[in-house]
Amino acid sequence: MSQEWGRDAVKCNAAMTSVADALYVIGGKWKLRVIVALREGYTRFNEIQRSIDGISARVLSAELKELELNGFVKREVIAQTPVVVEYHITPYADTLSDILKALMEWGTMHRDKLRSER
Amino acid sequence: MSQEWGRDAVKCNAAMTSVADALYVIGGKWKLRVIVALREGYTRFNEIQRSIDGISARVLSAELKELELNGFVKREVIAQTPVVVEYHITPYADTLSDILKALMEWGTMHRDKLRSER
DNA sequence: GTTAGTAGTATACAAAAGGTTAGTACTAAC
DNA sequence: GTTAGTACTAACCTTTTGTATACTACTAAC
Repeated sequence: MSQEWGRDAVKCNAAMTSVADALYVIGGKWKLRVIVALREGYTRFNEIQRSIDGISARVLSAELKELELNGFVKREVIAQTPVVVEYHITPYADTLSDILKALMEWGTMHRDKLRSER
Repeated sequence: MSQEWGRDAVKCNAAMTSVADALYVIGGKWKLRVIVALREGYTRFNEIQRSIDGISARVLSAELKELELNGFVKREVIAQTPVVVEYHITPYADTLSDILKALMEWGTMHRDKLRSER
């Protein structure tokens, strides 16, 4: 169980950097919620905002920009009247599934543990 | 690839809460670094602080308290002169290994991808 | 002409996280 | 008696993150 990380200092530092990168990309209060909203099929700005309880336009705008930068989201401007913008999740976002699965399982387990201790 | 999450809204919200819990516990700038330092065998406060480049006593103290609260760390006061305090990682911290493995693999992959795109 | 919808941006503010510096109280070595 | 080491804590400051409210500019419906 413990052979895989934390043993060799050099390898470990490289690994920690990778972990930090990953946490940076999916960290924060809203990133994962936005990804989930997009996966659920919401594509337009106001649509996404309404589907995520409590997010402000300013924050959603910033999150979408970051997600686009990281290759998770594609922004598409459709020249109509009025101009419509569609946000779509890319297949690259699927590469997060292992992380999300591990986080989900651990989170559930930890929650159960805390509950059983009370 | 996408069947596992993001399909059913109810399940999905429960899953998101678990993910948020997990991110909360291991998130932040220092948590994982402290865990790694403890795994490397550092047990004393100043020792740990010296092993983590750039962390202040104030922040280390806060991180250790949180880690203790979450069951990752055991604090032991040894009544000598001078009083010595030892911090030890608990077996529970090993339950994070799946998360760390997934984060590490993804972080490495993402970094390589960004590098190859430049 | 008012309202509502399109997709945001601007400004200001609040809260949280983290950093800096100094200091506590004790002991042991020089 | 000064310095250094033990393990911290307090006060204050800065940066980051998130919130609230208002506003742009355009169109279409009522």
